[in-house]
Amino acid sequence: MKIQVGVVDDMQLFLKSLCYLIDSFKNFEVSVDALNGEQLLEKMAKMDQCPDIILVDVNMPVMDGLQTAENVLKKYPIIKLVALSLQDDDTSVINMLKAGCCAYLLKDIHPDELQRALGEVYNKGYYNADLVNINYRRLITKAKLESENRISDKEKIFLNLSCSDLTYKQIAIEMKLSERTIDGFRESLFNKLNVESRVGMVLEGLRRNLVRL
Amino acid sequence: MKIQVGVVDDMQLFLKSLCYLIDSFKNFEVSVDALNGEQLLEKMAKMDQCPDIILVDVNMPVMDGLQTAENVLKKYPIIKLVALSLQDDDTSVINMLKAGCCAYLLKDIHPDELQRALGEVYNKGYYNADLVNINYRRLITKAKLESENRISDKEKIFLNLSCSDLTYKQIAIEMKLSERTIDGFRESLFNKLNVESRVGMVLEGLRRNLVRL
DNA sequence: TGTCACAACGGGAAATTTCCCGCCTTCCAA
DNA sequence: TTGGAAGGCGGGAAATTTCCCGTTGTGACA
Repeated sequence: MKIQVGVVDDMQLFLKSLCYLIDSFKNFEVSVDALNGEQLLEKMAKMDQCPDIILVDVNMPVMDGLQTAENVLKKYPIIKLVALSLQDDDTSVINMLKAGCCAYLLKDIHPDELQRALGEVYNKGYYNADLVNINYRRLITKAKLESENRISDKEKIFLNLSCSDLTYKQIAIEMKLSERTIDGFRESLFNKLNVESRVGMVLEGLRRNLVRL
Repeated sequence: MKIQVGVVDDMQLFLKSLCYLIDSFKNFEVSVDALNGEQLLEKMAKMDQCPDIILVDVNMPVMDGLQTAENVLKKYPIIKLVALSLQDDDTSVINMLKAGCCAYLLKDIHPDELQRALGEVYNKGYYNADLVNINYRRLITKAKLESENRISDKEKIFLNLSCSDLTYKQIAIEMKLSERTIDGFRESLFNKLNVESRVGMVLEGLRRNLVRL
C-alpha cells in the first residue's frame, strides 16, 4: 500500500497539479486535497483512514497554514505535517516548526527533492531542507527575539490602518483612541519591527505577513 | 496527434506539477517546459516542431511574462500564447493581451476550465475568462488612461528608493538630483497613481508590480 | 524663429510625522 | 502590599512630508 498524502493549498490549479505530481511518485498517493484548513478537516472527518503526511500551504485566506497545522495536530497528532511556502520567511518557518511541522519546504523546490523529503518525513519523522538547515542557529535567536516583542492585536489593527493614505489623526478617530495612544503604537512597532518611518513599518509588516496588500 | 503545449513558470514545483496535469488532459501534452523566457527560447531553438500553445507565467525574475511573450511572438508568430497569473491585475492583463496573448488566466482557475480554455484557444484562437470578460470596457478606458500617464524610468528609480526608511533628502543625494526635482517626481507619481501620501504611493507601486517587496 | 512641453531647480508655508518629556489607571505577581 | 509592567493619555518641538508659488534651459516642431 502506498503512503497516503494530503494536500492543502488555496490555489486550485496548483493544488490539483500537485496531486498529479505526487500520484506520479512510486510510493505515494494523494488521498485527500482541500483548498483550506476548514475544508480539509471536514473531508478528513468523513474518511476511514487519515493520511500519513499532509502538505500544508502557509499562506491561505480562510484558515491559514499555522491555524490549519494547529487544528490538524490537535485532532490527529499522529499525522506528519509538512509546511509549503512561497517565501523563505523566517517568522513563518519558526511558527510552522513550532506548531509541529516536520519540515518546511519552499514552493520552488525540485519535484525530486519533494519526493525525497516526503520519504524522509515518513521514515525518519523529519526533513531539513538545506535552506532552513543552514540558518538554524540564527532562527533560534530570532525566535527568542520575536517571542519577546510579540505584536498585540491592537497593534495589528493599527498596522493595517497604516497601510493607507490615512493620517495618524484619522486612524485615531477610526480606532476611537487618542492621538497619543496611536503614537504609542507607532513607537512600539518601530522598535519591534526595527524601522524608523511609517513606510518602513508598512513594508516590514508586508514582509512578515502581518498585513496583506 | 495530441496538441503540443509549452509551459513557462519560475516555480519549479508548480511547473512540473502543471505538466503532469496537462499531460492528463485527453487532447494535450506538454512538449517543452522552462523556468523563464530565456530558457524557453533556448529549448525551442533545438526543437523540430514548436508547440501549438504556450502557457506563460506573468511574474518571473529573469525574463518576465511580457518580454517572453514579445520575444516568442517575434520569432514564432503562429504560436498561441496564454498568460497565467496569480493576480487579476488590470495593468498586467492589458499588457499581456496587447503583447498578443490569446487569453489571460488566473492561477487559481479550476483544471477543467484550463482544459476548456486550451481547447478554445486552439480551435477559436482566443478564450475569455468571465473575470476578464466582464470588465472589458473598464480595461480599455484604463489602458488609455495609463498610456497617457506612463511612468518614466527616473520615476521608477525614485519609487524604488521610496520603498525604504530613506527621507526624500537622502533619496535626492542618492539620485544626485535636487530636493525640488525629487519633489516633482513625488507630485507626478501621486497624480499618476492617484494617492496622496508616500505610504499610498509605495503600496500602489507594489500592487501594480512597479516595485518588489 | 517663436512657442510649447518638459525636466530640473528654488523659496516658503502648512500639515504630518517623529521623537521627546511625563501622568494616571489597572492588573498581576513577588 | 508593594512594585512594576502595560495600556491609554497629554504637551511640545524638531524633522519630514506635502503643497503652493515661481525660474531656467533644452529640444521638438510648426
